[in-house]
Amino acid sequence: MNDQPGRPGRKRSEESRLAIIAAAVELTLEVGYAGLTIEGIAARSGAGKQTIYRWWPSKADVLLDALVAKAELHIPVPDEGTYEADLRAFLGSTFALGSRPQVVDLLRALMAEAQIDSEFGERFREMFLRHRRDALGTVLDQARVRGDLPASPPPETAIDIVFGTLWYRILATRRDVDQQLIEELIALLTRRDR
Amino acid sequence: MNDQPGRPGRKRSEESRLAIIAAAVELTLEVGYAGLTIEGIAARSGAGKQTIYRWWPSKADVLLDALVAKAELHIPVPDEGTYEADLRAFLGSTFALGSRPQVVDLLRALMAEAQIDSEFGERFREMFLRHRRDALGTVLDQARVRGDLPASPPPETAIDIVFGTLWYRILATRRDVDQQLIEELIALLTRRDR
Amino acid sequence: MNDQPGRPGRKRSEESRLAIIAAAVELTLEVGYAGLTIEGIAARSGAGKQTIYRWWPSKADVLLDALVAKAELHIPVPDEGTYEADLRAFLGSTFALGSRPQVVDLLRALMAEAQIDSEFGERFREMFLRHRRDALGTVLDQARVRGDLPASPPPETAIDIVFGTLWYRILATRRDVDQQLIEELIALLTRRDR
Amino acid sequence: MNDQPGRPGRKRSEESRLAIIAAAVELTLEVGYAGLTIEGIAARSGAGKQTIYRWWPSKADVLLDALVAKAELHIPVPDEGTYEADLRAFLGSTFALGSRPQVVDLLRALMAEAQIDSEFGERFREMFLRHRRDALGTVLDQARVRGDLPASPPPETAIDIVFGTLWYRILATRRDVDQQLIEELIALLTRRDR
DNA sequence: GACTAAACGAGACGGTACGTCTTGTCTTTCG
DNA sequence: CGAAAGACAAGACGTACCGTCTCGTTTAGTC
Repeated sequence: MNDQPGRPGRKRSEESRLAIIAAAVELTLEVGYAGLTIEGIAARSGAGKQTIYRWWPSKADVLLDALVAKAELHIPVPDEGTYEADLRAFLGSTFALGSRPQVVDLLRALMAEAQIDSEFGERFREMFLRHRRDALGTVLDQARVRGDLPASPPPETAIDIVFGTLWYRILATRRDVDQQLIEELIALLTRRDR
Repeated sequence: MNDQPGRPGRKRSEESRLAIIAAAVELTLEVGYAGLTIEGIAARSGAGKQTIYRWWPSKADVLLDALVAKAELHIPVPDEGTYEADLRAFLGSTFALGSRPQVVDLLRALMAEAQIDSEFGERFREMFLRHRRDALGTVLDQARVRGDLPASPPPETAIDIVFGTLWYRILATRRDVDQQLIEELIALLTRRDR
Repeated sequence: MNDQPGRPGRKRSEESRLAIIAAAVELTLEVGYAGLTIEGIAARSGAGKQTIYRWWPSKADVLLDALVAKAELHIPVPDEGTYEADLRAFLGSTFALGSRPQVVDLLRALMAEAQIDSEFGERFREMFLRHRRDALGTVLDQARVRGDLPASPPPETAIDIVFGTLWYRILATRRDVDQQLIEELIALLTRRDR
Repeated sequence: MNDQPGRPGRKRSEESRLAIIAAAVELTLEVGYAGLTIEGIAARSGAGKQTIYRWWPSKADVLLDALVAKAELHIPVPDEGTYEADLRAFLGSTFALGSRPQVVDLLRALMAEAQIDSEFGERFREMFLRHRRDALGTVLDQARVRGDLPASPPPETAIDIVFGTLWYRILATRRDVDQQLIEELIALLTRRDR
């Protein structure tokens, strides 16, 4: 591969890369993930199939690149002073992301593909899910340092509960994540035992 | 279709039906859901492809039938006297089901397919997920009647949290559901505010 | 099979037999021989597939029955007094038959099937072609007895030439047999060497 | 399609083309035309089905290509000085071709298919039958120019008679074309009226 | 009038091939 | 030498029919 400079031969075409990612996203919206094909992406983007195969192992990876590009911008780790405020800020930005239907469609498709293709699953967890977990982990850490964090549940479980509930809404109930759910989660997690 | 009596024509073959379901499950374990094909199921089961297409709209529906047959047996709605005991009993049997790797593999594949094929998604929700939600809903209802149920979170949200967390473990972290997670969920949901 | 009397059981249904033959002919005209199927005949005629398979070995045999029923009526062996007149009468009635497009379509289909399915070919030759050859053979015999017949070509060859030319028009040139061709054949065959 | 140069993309594989034609001919001899399938040709030749569908509209067209390749070599237009000698030479080479059983089997199958599939029929007439008719037409023309040609029958009819008789032998009587038949045809056509 | 036998319409069955689609690879030509 | 173009082998798709096999029903003799 020839995307870094100083090597002989033609450089990777940034134009093609962007056209391929854009075509993949457009087609997913138009015909659904099931109807998305490498051939379709090539035709729409004006690229040759080989160019896609050269740089991505599967159509899901193209979409993952698209998602990562979009998502990168939207996970600031908040530091508002209290656990509750941080949590509200974090979930708020997650909610904002998750209320864009195109993004939700991508998420659902990629999570599905991750179940079916375990090598892609590895990449999806590493390149997308882990960043999210880490961000929430940092929020919890800040709270622990401040002494703001309830003793139970332990951080790992809290993370599972938060993301689990959000993902379950998307995957299983087809209801969107709403503000009320977020408040209930905050209430649950900031509550202290009697 | 000719499975009920009193109509002319040959009856549906129960033998084929069972052979097809069994073959589909076996193949899923052997080659994975991605490698599962209708042709493979037909070959393994000794059925013709048309026999499969006559009774099931997709390979996922065959597996759904297999899952429903397996799962039906394992959702008793417990009535142990207290919310906490009921919850523990319910999650315990869910845990037992979910610790069989073959079942978990089926669940992951079907949840994935439900994302990709929305008509199948409808059927999956209706024939599998809803039964589970209803069972837990009954548990919560019993607790409410007894006055055992905390004010927060509301039942619908509690259900989302429980199943969300369990599914998230399966889908996103690839760690099995364990006894500790169940206890932490019970603690979280039975806890009362100060 | 139970078409002769004196045996127990239901008799062959003449109604079905006729409906099947009629349906087969209609469908051949509508969708062509290539588009003709046993299932289609069954559906159109209101018969079950088994009823067709019980009495005919193939769809071509159904059409052969239809053809034999039609054709039987039209091969009188003429006896007009002279070879030339007999030949003209014989070819005239053959021409009349061959100018009905539905009949020609059947002939083409059955001759084709006879090439592809050699067992049907045997039956086609025996039940259709032979009758025609025999009729012309009788005409030639009458002429020989009268001393009317040219020495050359020998009768078998004359028969091949007559039917060959007629069939070739139908099969290879797609031009209909016309009166002019018939006259030229008569001229050729009744001519005597110098 | 990319068989002519100067265009991007991989060129048509001559190797595949020949393997497909060879496989089709072999299989026709082994299992008969009725048993010949595109899938069988693909399997035997090592080609993909798509490669066959890309270049030929039907299995009959593959065989037609095979026949044209074989037949091309064997229709010299003779010029022996007399009509009778030319005719004998022409029919002799036709006879030589027609006495190879593999060739006759191909001819029967293709003539049959031409009846059933009219678009193929068009191609068969254009690419095979017409060349033969033209060759004989040239022989007749030479004779006419020389003043060698009997007044009757007219050339078109003579052609129908010759090919009709030959084809009829192949299609309807299953007897091979033999030298005697050829002599009788020559006698008939070179004879002059009293 | 019950009993047996066979044909009937209906329709599911195991198969086979169809023609199409997509995959991932392999040339070929151009820039 | 990367990229677009497009042919290639492979193989699954979902459909259409094949010829066979139950089904329950109808129509004949036969007892």
